[in-house]
Order: sequence, then C-alpha cells, then structure tokens
Amino acid sequence: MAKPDPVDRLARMFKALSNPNRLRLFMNLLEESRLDLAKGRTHDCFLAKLLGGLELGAPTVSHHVKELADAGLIQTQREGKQLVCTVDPEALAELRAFLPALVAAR
Amino acid sequence: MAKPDPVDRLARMFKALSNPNRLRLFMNLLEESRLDLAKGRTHDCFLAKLLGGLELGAPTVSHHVKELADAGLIQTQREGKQLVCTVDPEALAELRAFLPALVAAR
DNA sequence: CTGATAGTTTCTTAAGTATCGAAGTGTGAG
DNA sequence: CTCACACTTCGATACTTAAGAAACTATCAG
Repeated sequence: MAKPDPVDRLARMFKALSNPNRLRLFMNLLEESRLDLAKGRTHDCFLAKLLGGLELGAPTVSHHVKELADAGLIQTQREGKQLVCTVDPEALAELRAFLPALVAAR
Repeated sequence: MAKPDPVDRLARMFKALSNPNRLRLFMNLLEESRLDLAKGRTHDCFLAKLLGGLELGAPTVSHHVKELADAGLIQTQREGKQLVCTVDPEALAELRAFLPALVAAR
C-alpha cells in the first residue's frame, strides 16, 4: 500500500544514513554486532551503548533510532528498562544488492 | 579545511542518494557506464540521457546533478553544448569501503 | 509507594530541501 | 549576427529536518 518501489525503499535507507550522527549510531551498532558475534553472543545492543561518545540529548537519540527503524535498517525491542537494537538482515541484503552496480562500474 | 571526517563524507554521499529522483539519476548513470564499458567506450553520458523517463524540469535536474557532484559522486565537464557526467571512481571506492561492515555483520 | 533509570512524546525553532517558472549564459549552426 | 539548444541561476513556495527543553511513561530496586 505504501510504496513498494525498491528504489524508493533504497532511497529511504540512504536518507536514514544521510545524517552524520545517525550514520555514526548505525555504524556503532554494526561494530557492536561484529564484536558480539565474535564473542558468540547475539548481535544487538542497547541504546546508551550506541552513543559511543556522541554528544546528543536523549530525545534526539530516540528520534534518530526511530528513523533508522522506520527506514527498516534496524529493529528494536524493549528488554526491561532498555531498548535493544538489532541490525535488520533484510535491509543489509537490500543494501548489498545495490553494490553489484558499484562493483561492476569502474 | 572544510571537514575531512570520513564519516561526514560518507553521510554526504548518502544524502545525495537519499532523494529518489537523484538516486535514479545516479543509477541511470551507473547503468550507462556499464553499457558503455561493455561497448569499449568511455563510461560517461550527458544529461538528457540520464533522465531516462523521469519527469523533472530542467532546473531540477541541473540542481540534482550539482548535488551529486558536490557530494563527490560524479564529475562533470562541458562538452560542446552538453554536460558530460562521469561516475567518480574514488567515491565508489569509499562507498565500497563502507560495505565490509555490512558483509561482516549478519 | 518512592525514587531512579531509560526511553518517549510534544512542541518549538532554525535551517535545509525539492520543485518549478522566468530569466540568463555559453555554444554551435546557418 | 541571429537563432535554437542545453544547461544554469535566481527567486518563490511548500515542505521536511535536527535538535533540545519540558513533561510524560515504563520498569525495576528497596
């Protein structure tokens, strides 16, 4: 119903990553995911951890996380007092699908 | 002088790709590049060709192309009456560099 | 229940964006 | 020189965004 156009979906993700602070949040999450995987744990982490030195107010972070979630890049779920964030594998797949074009070009 | 932070540069590129029409323009350029490569020609094409069915006014396209160029994704050069656009290989490299994180996660 | 912690909602403000119409610039053809 | 073509610049308009302050909600410890 919304807009199933794949290009629009992709643009939506890029928009979510177009803000430096949001991009950093997402990259922190990716990094945490890798670390957790290395340790054999599940790849997710809660909000405060994502901040990693960013100087942002709580409302702003909340807003950014929502944007990432709306774009489909991450999933969130409450766990006690904390909000656990997880990278969405499907979104990663879509992003990767954009790359062949990049790799083929050159 | 400006802001050499690589994350900021990346965010800048994502911003340039965050508008559906601009993303389509860029993808068209990538596609043209591949075709031209296949034919042994240089991988670039001029503006009108980029439109590929998009219904945008000339000023809007001009603006979008400028955005892509400012973000470092493409390079432009005048050739007679036309503006020739070329994908910037360095930008592609930077985008690709973002992917290892994507691939490693999962 | 009380308090503390973690995150959310609402509202506001300043700044940025997308698009187009109208007018302007550069180039080549005749 | 004149004209048409391809693109650019300059508004103007309508819309979106980033950020935080203040107030709110949810969860847990004691």
